[in-house]
Amino acid sequence: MPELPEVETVRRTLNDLITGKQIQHVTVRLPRIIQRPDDIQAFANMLAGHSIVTVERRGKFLRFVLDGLVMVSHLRMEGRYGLFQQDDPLDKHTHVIFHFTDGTELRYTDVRQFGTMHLFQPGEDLLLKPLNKLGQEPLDASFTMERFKEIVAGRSTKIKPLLLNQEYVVGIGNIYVDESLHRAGIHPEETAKSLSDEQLGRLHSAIVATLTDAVNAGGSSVKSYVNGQGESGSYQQQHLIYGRKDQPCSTCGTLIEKSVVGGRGTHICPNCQPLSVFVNKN
DNA sequence: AGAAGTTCTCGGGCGC
DNA sequence: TGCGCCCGAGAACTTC
Repeated sequence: MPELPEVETVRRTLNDLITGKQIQHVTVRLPRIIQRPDDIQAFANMLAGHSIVTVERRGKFLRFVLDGLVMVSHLRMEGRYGLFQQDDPLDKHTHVIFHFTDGTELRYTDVRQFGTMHLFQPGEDLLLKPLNKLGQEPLDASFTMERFKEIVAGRSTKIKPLLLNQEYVVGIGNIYVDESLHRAGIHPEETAKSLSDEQLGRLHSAIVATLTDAVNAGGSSVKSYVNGQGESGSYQQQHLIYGRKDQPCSTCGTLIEKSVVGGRGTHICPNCQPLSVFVNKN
């Protein structure tokens, strides 16, 4: 499910829903979700009595900032959060429940069980796994054209896998990488260091525009994504390339092709995104 | 049957 | 030989 626009939308809805609430106790129904501390009982005990100060985001991670603790959570493919009343029926795939003192509860549900939670003391979380190696935030003012050039400079990796690598730029996943490369007219297998300044400029603009538009639309709901209030996003209606195999390109009418690049399903308009024939052999 | 929006680990290959 | 870098495969799990 979650790339930057979806996680940002979850963050905003959750921030409105749970800020100020105090945790009475925590129920962990699937221990594998909890990565830190090792002891699941310690995880629950540490959280009891603490209140939600705010909900932030770093890349595709949510940061639940409490009074004296930080909980870092990744939704992976299908994780979702929702606020419920304590007597609401429990979903089969609800794995962690944060019971608040006001009778409501925040439930974490994850069909594929890939999601993770880490608990830290304040100030620790950004210095340790899983947040310590994360790269540039693409919607920060610091993500300039110059910064993007520095990140890409000299790399012999294909541009799509580079953009998916969270150590360089965070928040871009398989939907938005295909959308951004398409908007920029760049083939996903183009070597990063072979891209011209003009191509990098187009790609930088495309990334910012695509992510901004998607955030404004509440993210994309391809399969199961909903925000913290159970609402779907609408950006899937604006997808130009992702999920549009065999459909005509909106720019040129050429049929969109799907292949595999870096192990991920990849959508390309072969006319708008030609692969350079004259690759720099150095 | 194979793929799904994510990420981690592993082994192998390449170039310097 | 070693090291950095890059790649692909396989893993985690359930659903359709």
